[in-house]
Amino acid sequence: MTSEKVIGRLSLYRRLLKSQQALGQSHIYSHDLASLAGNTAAQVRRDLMGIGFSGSPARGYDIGSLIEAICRFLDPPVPQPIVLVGLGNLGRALLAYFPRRRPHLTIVGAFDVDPAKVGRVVMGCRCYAWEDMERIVSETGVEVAVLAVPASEAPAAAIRLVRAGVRGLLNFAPAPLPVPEHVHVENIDLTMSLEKVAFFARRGSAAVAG
Amino acid sequence: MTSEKVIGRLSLYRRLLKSQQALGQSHIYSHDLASLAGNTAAQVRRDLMGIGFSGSPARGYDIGSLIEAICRFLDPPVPQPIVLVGLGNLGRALLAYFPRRRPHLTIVGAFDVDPAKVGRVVMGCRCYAWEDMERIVSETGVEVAVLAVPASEAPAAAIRLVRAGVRGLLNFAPAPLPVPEHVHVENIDLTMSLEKVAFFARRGSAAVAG
DNA sequence: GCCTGTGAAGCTATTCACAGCT
DNA sequence: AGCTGTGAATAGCTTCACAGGC
Repeated sequence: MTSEKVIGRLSLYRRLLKSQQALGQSHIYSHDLASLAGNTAAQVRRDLMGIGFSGSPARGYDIGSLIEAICRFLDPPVPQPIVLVGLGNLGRALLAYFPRRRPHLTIVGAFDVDPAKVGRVVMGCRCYAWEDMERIVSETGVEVAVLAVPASEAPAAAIRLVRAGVRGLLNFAPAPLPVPEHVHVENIDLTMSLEKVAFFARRGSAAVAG
Repeated sequence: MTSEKVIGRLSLYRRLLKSQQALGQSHIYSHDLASLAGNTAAQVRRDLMGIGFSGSPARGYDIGSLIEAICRFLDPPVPQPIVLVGLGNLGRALLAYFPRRRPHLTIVGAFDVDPAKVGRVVMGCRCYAWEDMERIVSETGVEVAVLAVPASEAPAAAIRLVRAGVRGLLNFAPAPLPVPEHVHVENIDLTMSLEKVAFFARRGSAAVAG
């Protein structure tokens, strides 16, 4: 209970709920949330059971308090600072993608090997020197890093980040990261995803992935 | 057998094998490939069994012929054209990320709503007019599209692409795509991934995701 | 009636463990 | 000895199906 997949879906539910809330809805049935999320009513109910949230058979789930419950469950009690490692095309796109000031997760800085980028502010985010990574990460207590460097640099960068106290990595490099057991790595392998789509496009059946 | 996950791992194995091959290795044991891929020897053996590939107890698997076998299995018999929809920050980063001329999957064009981009060549890729999407996609027989548009535009774009013959979508927009059963959608939800990492960074245990 | 909450069943994916080979 | 190939066992996830409530 409360596995990797459930966390992903809770995050998804929260976003869908917020958009329904913005549309003026106040309650929602498991069935409707499921169809927004692309899964089944039974799964929605089970996921919500997992975080101990209850709805009413009459009105379904109260959207406002469900969002609150998911936030209590998912969000850190105190805002969590994040760093971005690698300010290439992908790094810059990620900075543009993630809202600057989000409630609980904020990208507080970036690092790049290119000295020309150091000291500059890219997409509203300051770039620090490559060598200062350990110092800044450990001093500011950063525990999550986004790795958007070339595959060749990724393992070394990961090791340095972990030594500085990082416990979670969102890794865009197609390279295995040599990290200890207690560090959570989420790999986003774009080449693999594209190859998967291309493969299944030539077959029947649909599917969804997180 | 030959599920979603297996395809992802085969794609990963192939890349790892190529890099081992480049290092001069000619054979590899399931155990070693597993440790590169971050999974277990039994799983590697089972995956390879799935594509009917055999190794020898003495030398393990022959890297060259294993790569070939995976290619035969994963790659389309004829090169597959792909289009990119959305030339914002993320779209441009993706163009930079995917090798221009890759053997079997080639991004043959892009589309964007912004008329200023139409006709220009961005990152070596020509941008076509938004309205011409259906025509060009169906005329060139494109079956796979990468969706890198804002969430608000994604569903409509997906519908148009599917009508033009697309059967596989790599979707970066955090929105559910209303596509028929036979279309394969692979969602890459960056916000969800980041929230997952942040969540697990505060717990023990590691994990890997495709 | 149609909803939620949930034990139980069903499925899928992974791992075990061992026969067979070299 | 250490490997592969694989049936059998296990673990994990999803769905079924129904009791209980409005």
